[in-house]
Amino acid sequence: MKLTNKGRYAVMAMADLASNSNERPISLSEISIRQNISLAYLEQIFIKLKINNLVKSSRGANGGYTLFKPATEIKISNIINAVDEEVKTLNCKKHSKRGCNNKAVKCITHNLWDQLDQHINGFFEKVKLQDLTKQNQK
Amino acid sequence: MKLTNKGRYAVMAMADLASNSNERPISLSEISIRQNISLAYLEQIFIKLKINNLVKSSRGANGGYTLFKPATEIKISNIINAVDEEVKTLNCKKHSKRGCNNKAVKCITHNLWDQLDQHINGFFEKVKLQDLTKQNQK
DNA sequence: TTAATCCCTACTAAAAAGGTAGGATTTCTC
DNA sequence: GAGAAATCCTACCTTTTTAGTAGGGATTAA
Repeated sequence: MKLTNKGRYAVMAMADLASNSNERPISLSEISIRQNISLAYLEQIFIKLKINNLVKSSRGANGGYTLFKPATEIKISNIINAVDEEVKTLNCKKHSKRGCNNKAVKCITHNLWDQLDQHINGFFEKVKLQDLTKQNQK
Repeated sequence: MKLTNKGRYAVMAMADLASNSNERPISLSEISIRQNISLAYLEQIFIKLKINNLVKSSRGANGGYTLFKPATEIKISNIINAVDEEVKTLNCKKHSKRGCNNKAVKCITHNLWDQLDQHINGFFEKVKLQDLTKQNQK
């Protein structure tokens, strides 16, 4: 499973966007300061968020990003998937020539890891971006 | 969260041990061949399994490893925890000077990641080593 | 026209993952 | 007692991934 700071930065930035936007675009430099994430790194993250239709951008002065959909309709899994590509647990074929070549014993854990993967994805499917902004207010 | 091949190797090796042991110790070279994991790497993994009281060793010729407890009493989480030390999701303090310094907005994702962590641990708590050997027989 | 902003590409440093190498020690078997 | 089979132990190494940095170009509001 791939859950890195990049994924969390993306969630943080999206939560920031959801909390601070009133229709006006929010610039990355704002988010950079509030969340303390390097601007250049945020840019890379937002390119992916944009490609995946989670935010839309407006260029030029006073430009920035806004949510593409309401925060109630954005799942955390959408965000993680957008920036951390592979939200799969380790896959025998991909990560190792060894260990999984269709013999029963070797694939025992394959099944287990697949189940875990579904578990984690299920978790992030249930949580919406909106849920994070609510917590923010307590 | 830390779920690597090392953790899976450990689970595979333990499943192998549970499936093939009849009281006699199983040598790592056997497991190495059956599971196609390098012997030297297995040695490192088994040192940790031993420290955590999941296996016991007997040295010398005809030596090897046996389960310390019945396979019904060993949780997968025990195994993962033994070899992959930190079964925690990314922790602000550890992995980044940035991003989490007690401001509400920044810690939103902290809570989320902690919840996920509990979720994953809960998953691995439910599965016993014995469950994996049963699947093996189908 | 200028400054703020997104957009794009390439590079890089540090950490982690996934090992390898080489030897020391213990113990069974002959 | 010698030799082989095994665990034990420590150090090193290679590759991949992560988490950035650098430097500029394009766009647009004021």
